[in-house]
Amino acid sequence: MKLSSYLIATLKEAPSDAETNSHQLMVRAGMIRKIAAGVYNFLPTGLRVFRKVENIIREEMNRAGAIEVMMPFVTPADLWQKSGRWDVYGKELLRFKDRADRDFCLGPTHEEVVTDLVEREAKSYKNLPLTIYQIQPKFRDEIRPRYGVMRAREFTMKDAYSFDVNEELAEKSYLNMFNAYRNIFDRCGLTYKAVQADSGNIGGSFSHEFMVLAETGEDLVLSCDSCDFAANVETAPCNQVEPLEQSENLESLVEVETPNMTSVDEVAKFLGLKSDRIVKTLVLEADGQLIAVLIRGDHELSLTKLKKVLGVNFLELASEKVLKEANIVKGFCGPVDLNIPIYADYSIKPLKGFATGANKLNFHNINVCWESLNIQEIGSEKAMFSDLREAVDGDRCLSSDCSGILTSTRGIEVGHVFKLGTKYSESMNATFTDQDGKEKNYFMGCYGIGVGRVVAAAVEQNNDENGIRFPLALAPFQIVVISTDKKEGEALLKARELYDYLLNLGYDIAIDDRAESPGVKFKDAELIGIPFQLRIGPKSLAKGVIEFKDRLSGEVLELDQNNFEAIREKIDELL
RNA sequence: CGGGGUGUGGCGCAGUUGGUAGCGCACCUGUUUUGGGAACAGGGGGUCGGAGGUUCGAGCCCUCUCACCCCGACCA
Repeated sequence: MKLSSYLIATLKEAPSDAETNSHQLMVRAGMIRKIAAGVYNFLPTGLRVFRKVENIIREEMNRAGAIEVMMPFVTPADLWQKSGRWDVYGKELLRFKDRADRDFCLGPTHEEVVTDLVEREAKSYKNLPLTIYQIQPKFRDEIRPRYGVMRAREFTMKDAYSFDVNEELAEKSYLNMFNAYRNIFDRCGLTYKAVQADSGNIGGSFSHEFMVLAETGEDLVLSCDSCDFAANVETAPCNQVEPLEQSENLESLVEVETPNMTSVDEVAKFLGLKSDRIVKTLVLEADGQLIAVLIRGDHELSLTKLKKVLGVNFLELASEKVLKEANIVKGFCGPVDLNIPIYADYSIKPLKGFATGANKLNFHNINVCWESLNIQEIGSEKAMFSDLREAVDGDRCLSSDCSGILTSTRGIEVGHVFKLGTKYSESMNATFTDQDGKEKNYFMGCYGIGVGRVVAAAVEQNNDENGIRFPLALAPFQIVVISTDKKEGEALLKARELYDYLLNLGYDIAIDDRAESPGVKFKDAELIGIPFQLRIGPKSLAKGVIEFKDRLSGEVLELDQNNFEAIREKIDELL
């Protein structure tokens, strides 16, 4: 590629809306440009990197036996109504009507479409197992898109779906994809971790997330210091009941005036208690019903866990309006005499007397005991308490025979694998005929990778003060030949000669033959993240050399300008 | 959706008590430069997000609207 006729859209300054390193660098390097909130153009260099990731994914998918298809971006409502998700999927699903007033949506994921596809085409057990994938745009109308293409509304995803005759074989397919994912992220040169996760909106029983470790990650991962357990905070189990040091002489419940103190910290300070002796009462709306949850003051509620425990689809904190209607005093809510179902986290159990809101403006109760509260039973068991909080640093690892301690790290979720079971094949009534002549539901799995997010994660993980340090496999070009003489002269001729030589041998190479000064070319090459520079100018010509600069090591070598063969060998050594 | 903020040339910004819009970078032309984002000279590009209003006069004041950004269970 001749950069003189290419589009190198580098910027000295980053736009003010770019927050993270990767977002700023991708914009400055001329890889992406925003055209609406969460919607981006990929410019030439950005697209080259994007394609490299895509190709690695495609190669590994094919190698694992998955078959590529392409499903539509626009999908009809009836498929979603069939699975029941038309009503369950919230505002993230962008819906619209066509000219004949028929309902459609932009596909945020493709379980419905693929289940329908396979159901029509693979009616026999002889067609299974089958893993189908596509690399295709998705649209999710996120509440808050951010960090450039890291969390965009329109984004490209590789999504694969496996179909098996039974659970055992479905697990085999799952493992197969899991291993393919390892190969993919290894080849992309990422430092990552596969962690246990929640299967979220997609449903199912078992799943892993692939997390790229980075400080700017939006997820929190807890990993054990002595075994290989790692999980997303949302799901990391923490159902141990830790005894607390506490005096046994219980005093009776007292109301205390706490003027304008609505936060745990304020109340704790005022009452002279530690925040783990305060219990906060969170009021939520769960499928239209109000419920309360008791969480220790120093803990956070995991909506994911609560959702699972309650078995509801819709769960969110009750709005002020709803609270007012229910006569609940915001900021001073408590479990005593509260007339809605109450659930409690395990950590409340050992508390002998604690402080809570008094359901009365500017008052809290102290010396509250859970024994006197009407805590809900869950399911058929009398499980008064359940695991509802997020795990924190220092929690004990709950893997069997492990006494390790959990520590947290931030991560960027670049891939997610789920075992779906028969959730969709049942709801959509998708069946195949088995060997015994009976109709059965497919056992499914689904597997996603955010392509743009992998690119952003790679930038986030590989950069320095000069710009992006792309791993060889992802760099937009692996080599750039730079003529440091902006005029048409001997240096440019030599540069072209070397460029042609390497290009003809099939190297991924560009020549910077723009009429720019040397500094500009060096800066651009480094910002964009090209690993190897071959520099030719009047100075080096006079010395009879070509300079070779390695972006990653910073090493500069002088190579014989007439021995292209040796230059090539040097490159091969490093590639 | 709630709260906050910002919209001025491609990007980053300034713009006084309301008086007819400016700077840096980028871009174009020329000359001089020529190894780490060159210098000088000249030049082009703006209905100041949009609509309405107040005023002799609005980038600035008022109303509405749109877009973008930030924060948001943890206060229950």
